[in-house]
Amino acid sequence: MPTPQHPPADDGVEPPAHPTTGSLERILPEATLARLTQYLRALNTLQTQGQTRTSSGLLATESGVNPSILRKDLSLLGSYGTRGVGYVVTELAEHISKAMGLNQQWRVAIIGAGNLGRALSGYGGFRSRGFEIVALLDAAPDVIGSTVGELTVADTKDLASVLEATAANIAVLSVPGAAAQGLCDKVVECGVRSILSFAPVVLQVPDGVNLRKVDLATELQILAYHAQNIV
Amino acid sequence: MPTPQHPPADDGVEPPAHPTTGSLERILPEATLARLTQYLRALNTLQTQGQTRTSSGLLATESGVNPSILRKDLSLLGSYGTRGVGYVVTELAEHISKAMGLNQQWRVAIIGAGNLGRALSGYGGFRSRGFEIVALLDAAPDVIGSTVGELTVADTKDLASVLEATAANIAVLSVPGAAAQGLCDKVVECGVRSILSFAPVVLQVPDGVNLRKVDLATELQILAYHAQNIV
DNA sequence: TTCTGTGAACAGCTTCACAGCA
DNA sequence: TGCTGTGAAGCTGTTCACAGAA
Repeated sequence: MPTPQHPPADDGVEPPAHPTTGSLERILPEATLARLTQYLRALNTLQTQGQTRTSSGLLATESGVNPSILRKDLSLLGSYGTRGVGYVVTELAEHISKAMGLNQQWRVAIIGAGNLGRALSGYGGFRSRGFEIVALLDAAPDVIGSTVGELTVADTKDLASVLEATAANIAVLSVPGAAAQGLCDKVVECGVRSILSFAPVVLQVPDGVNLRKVDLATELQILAYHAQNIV
Repeated sequence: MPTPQHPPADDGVEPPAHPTTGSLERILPEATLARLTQYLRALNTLQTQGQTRTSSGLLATESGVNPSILRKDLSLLGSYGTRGVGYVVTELAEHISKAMGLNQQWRVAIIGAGNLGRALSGYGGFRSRGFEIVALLDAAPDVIGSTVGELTVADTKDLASVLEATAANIAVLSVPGAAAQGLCDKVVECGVRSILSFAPVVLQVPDGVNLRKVDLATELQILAYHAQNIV
């Protein structure tokens, strides 16, 4: 699993608040977040299969986790199950979506229209989950102006105006390592505070900016380690 | 089927396991593995800058971690530093590479030649780290036979023979969710025991097969959670 | 009874603080 | 003196086991 590594967003820190009284938001562990997305996916599947109810055991199997941790995760959101019965599929999905901030529309700008950027802009899994790709940018003259799906590739020189015009609130960096920090800084300057980077470099961002990293070479290297060791 | 896979850890000089435990395999924690790849990258950078020595402090900064955990990680591999001085860049890089199984050539087959598959096959970060893309396969007739870089897209119907002919020992699944489990099974049948999947589904693999997952939609969803919570 | 929700035990990872060595 | 290597403390996340509700 990719390791999260943003500096501990240390704010006042409240001990987990009352289940029902909203002391606004409770902080969910990173590991829980990753699993919640799997539960959502599993719930979707169940829903399309016409199932209206499920149990922690079934849902856990579908999600590839154990029932214990699933119940623990869900209990962090509140008590939405019925003892002796289970969970209502649609209801639970709704609660998870809400807790994860997925019932609003997110506007994503993809910076870097190389192979990876184009792949991401065409990925169906995004739109179906509330993420709209609103811009695709690149620095290469021969790419700028070309169309990818329904998008026209814009010039990274116009980054600021594009981000403003599209009201993007998430940026994806799919650019070479050497260009990443500079573009990252610009994006942050423009007020975007959530960044997903595929660049194989360590990026510095100010406090309050959320950065996640996906590192493809790292994934293969970890695989190689296991491959050489297991049996 | 009988396919040559894991090149036996021939390479006689197994670094003697931990002095205390006679156990052959010093198992490195997953979190450590992820960081080791970052150290490697940082060491590469230092090397190209002409630095021959480094310290845990410097290397930690370059890798985006704190010095304490870096020293702890390295101590799991053995003692390769000099107290009061630091580490020799090339030497340390060599030790890490070896511990991670990166000084052998890994042969990667990419299954799914859609946008993502093509992006992966062209990603420079792989080859430079000992991963050679030896095959690219797809099921779509209009894609089969086309060339991507130096590769010709093969038919997934011929998966078994292609994997055997290329002696692939790592498979990357960049196919739609619906096709993933079937292809995964086939790959495992062919003797490949290391799989990196980008498919947004839970895959079942037998014991002894190493599966890693990268889930792009999950990454954005986690980002969305933080975006809605951090003011 | 069944299956959820949760305190408590447990395991694993990170940080601290300092001993050990060049 | 400076920096590594490492026990020990602290923290976070997972599993267990069972109480509690339908």
